[in-house]
Amino acid sequence: MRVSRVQAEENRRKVIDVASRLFREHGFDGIGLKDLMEGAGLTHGAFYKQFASKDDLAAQASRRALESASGRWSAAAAENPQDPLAAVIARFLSMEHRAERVDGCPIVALGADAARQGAEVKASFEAGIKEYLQMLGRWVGDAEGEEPSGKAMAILSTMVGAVVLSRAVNDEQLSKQLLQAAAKSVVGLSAGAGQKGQLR
Amino acid sequence: MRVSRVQAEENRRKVIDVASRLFREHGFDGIGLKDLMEGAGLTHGAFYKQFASKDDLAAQASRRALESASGRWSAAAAENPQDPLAAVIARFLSMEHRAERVDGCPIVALGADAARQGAEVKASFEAGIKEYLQMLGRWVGDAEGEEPSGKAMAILSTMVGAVVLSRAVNDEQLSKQLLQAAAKSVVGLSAGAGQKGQLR
DNA sequence: ATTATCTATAGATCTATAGATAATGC
DNA sequence: ATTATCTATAGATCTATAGATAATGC
Repeated sequence: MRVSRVQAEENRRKVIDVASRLFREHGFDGIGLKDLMEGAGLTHGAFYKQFASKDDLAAQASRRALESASGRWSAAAAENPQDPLAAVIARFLSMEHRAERVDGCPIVALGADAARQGAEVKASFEAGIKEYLQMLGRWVGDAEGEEPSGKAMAILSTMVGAVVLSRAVNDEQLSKQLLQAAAKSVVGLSAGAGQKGQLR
Repeated sequence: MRVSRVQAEENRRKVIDVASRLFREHGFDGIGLKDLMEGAGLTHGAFYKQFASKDDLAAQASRRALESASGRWSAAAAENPQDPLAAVIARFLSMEHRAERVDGCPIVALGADAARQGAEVKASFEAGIKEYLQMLGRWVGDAEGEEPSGKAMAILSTMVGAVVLSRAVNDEQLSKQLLQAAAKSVVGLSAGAGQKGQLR
């Protein structure tokens, strides 16, 4: 019944991967350890040799989900080096993303849940959000390594909010309008003057 | 043990009120019928004479939460008739709202959860969101009774997204920056040219 | 007679732990 | 000898239902 150290590590990775998807689909409270472990091909008795608690797994699965999502942003950006933001927006603010909860952005799928979790889960989200903000900052002309700009923050807020809203309604027409309006607005924000001149 | 019809109606109202708050605090899956009923001063055996299922209560509590939230928007707006949007933003995009999950905006607290619920819960959210959009539309100069404008949609997305993000991180400094950046951006959107001229 | 609420419980599921097992790694 | 996984289970909690009770509403 015992497996090699490499195999154990591989099993552990599998559990985190599966959890990162099932948590996005059902919420942290919507899925139990038994189903999570079975999703990875193990029995749930093996859980506590690998993780300290369900919270611990939630924090690790969140980190994994955020990392994989920001990887997908990079990949999308690489496909359109002239306008990386447009490439990311086209995917993020789409009806396909609205329908794809399991593999979609974890901030959209679990942001409200994360607010109810402990500091470790929030730390995972914080790291991911900072990563997103840096990418966005680069694309809208922030200086390298600088503090994330308000512009990047406003853009991320708009993107996340729009997909949350689009998923919370039945009306697909309204969903589409919400996503399109957000896309237009984000393009306007990124093209427009810097934040100083933009208001007041 | 039986109570009058008026009292039963009052009890029912109390359960929905309590649920609208406890769901926001713990999520739909984070609180059980026993605690919900006890919060209203009843035993959980009384539940099924009043509601068809937990889902049924979730839909009704969502509707109640959205209604009370849009009522609070109206009240805030009435305090500053010259600039109702500014009054709402000042409250919505504040650290106080970030900290106030129980009585705060249900879209922020439960938007991600709603995406995983059935059509009835989503219908409650849809009605509330349309109500929000109409108010915002009025404040940014949409024609009365018109379809909600893209401008109103972008503003709502930014507001909801910013508070979701601010609650998902530990770093209070970052939270504050996210809320401020969103506020600036929303003011810019509402003051700026209509959406036609705003891009491309 | 009707019915809102109560007590009690069914049956499922949840997180977490205990002890057995069998293969790894020394 | 160590340990990753297994089976089994503890103890709590979950949604939902059944039947008793007692006050309302006719």
